[in-house]
Amino acid sequence: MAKPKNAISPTRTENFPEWYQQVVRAADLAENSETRGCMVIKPWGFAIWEAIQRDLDGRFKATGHENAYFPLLIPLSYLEKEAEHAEGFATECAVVTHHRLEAEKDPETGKTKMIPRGKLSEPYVIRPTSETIIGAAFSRWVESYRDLPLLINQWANVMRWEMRPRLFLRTAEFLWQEGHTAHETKEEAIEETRMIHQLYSDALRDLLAIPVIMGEKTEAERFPGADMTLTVEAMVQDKKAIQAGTSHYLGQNFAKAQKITFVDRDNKEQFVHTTSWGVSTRLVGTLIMAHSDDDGLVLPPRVAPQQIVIIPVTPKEESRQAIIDACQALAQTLRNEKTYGGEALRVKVDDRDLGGGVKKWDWVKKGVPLRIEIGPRDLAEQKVCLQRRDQAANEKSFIGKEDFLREVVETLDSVHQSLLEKARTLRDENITECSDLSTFEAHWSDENHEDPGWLLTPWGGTREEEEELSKKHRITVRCLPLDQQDGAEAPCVLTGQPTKGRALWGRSY
RNA sequence: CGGGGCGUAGCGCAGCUUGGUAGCGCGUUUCACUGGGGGUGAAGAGGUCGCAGGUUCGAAUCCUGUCGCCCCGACCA
Repeated sequence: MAKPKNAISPTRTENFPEWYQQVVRAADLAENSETRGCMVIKPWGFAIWEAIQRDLDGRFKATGHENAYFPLLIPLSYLEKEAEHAEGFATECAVVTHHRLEAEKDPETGKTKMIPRGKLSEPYVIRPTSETIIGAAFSRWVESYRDLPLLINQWANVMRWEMRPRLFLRTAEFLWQEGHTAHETKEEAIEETRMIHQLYSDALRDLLAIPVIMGEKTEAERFPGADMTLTVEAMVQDKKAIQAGTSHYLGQNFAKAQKITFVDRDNKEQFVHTTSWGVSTRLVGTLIMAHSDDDGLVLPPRVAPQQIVIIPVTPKEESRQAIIDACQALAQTLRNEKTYGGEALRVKVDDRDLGGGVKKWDWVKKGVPLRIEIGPRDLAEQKVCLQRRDQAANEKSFIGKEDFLREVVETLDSVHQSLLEKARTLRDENITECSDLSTFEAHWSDENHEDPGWLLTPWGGTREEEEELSKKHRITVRCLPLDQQDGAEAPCVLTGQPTKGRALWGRSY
């Protein structure tokens, strides 16, 4: 019985959201849990997150930040301190109201039920983000300008009671890092915000092979409580936008709300300027949608839990052990002698007693960048059969083992580069410049485009005008691209007033 | 939270209209055969049909409630 052509059904063009879920399942990344909106991240998925963590953590530390940890539960009153912030998160907070359970037997059914008792005088909110509780700590920690800048990062989980959860992309609980810093001056805080913005962009490119548009959010799209929000926007294969990371300049809003003050060089009391910034497990979802194909997950080598899987092909019993030994030896050589992205190569020999085809497709679906097969003929000829995940599943090349060893790091890098290029091409082909309103409006109708991509327009409209357009066409201003704001004046797509501003519009996750 | 769809074995589904305590495909287990490939055969395991009530002699099937999932929308990392 011939198997279907693709390992994943439906395909991307048939049904993108369903395809996404099937990829997650086929690659064994995560599953829905009994807890509403929360996922169980399985080892293969968590290893990807760990790789992202390792890389980013190194970058944060290299730029002077230190890790710390703050409480999961935030006193309700803290959230009330910054009005805009409080309002922004109010609708999605999980609240802890009791601190004890009492067993109670139902007289009718005889079943034991646990009843919440011990009501708290002040409820706690499970952190949706930690500005307030970290701000409270900062207000104790900062006294003098000598204490600044204060550069803190936290790796943690947060909870936002989202209406519509989807694995990795939007779950009620998610893992992330949140940087929180305090500075003497506005300039210094903005510089920090920009530096992290660039750090995220670099990391997405070098680690995840995802090209991003760097831009600023409009007031309507800004983080609640921020004066400026910078974003890295990625385009995935259905041409929707996804905010992959953000960096906020919070001005003195939180400093004033929480009395984070210091005595400056002139012996005057001043409010600090704060920033916050984060990326989350949403990056894993972004990664899946950016690169994967109709045979399953496709992983850039830097984040692949295994970068190379070696499959022994053992058709004859008498050569079986020799082949397995050769595979193990090759794996050991790779691990000992080769590094990629500053880490030893991650190589696995799949010696499970299964049919070769089963094993091959397993690793295809899991997105392993390079598959190596070694059979009796290859062993005799000192060759390996090389298959790349960025190429079709049936494509293979036979190369000398020594050549393979010499070129393996380059080959991995070429997989990374080809994924990056492909993503960049998709993105660039789906950003269209648009300067007149009728074209703009027609663009978003379903008859014209199922996956409309993004439009770049001259923009000088107000917040109200932006929100009206957004609502009408189910789009948002993804960002004001940083490298597009200093060009020639052109008439705003809506008002016709001359403007240098440019806005990028699209549908988003 | 609004609109639509859906919860039956790990996954995908049939059965429900016309109530009589479950079936198919894939997967899985064991054995044999096979062996550059997601193969073949045989035997087997696995479900109180999301949960709680109700109607009934009898409920996967009818009624009520509830929880959850998926898609679209509003909200958002």
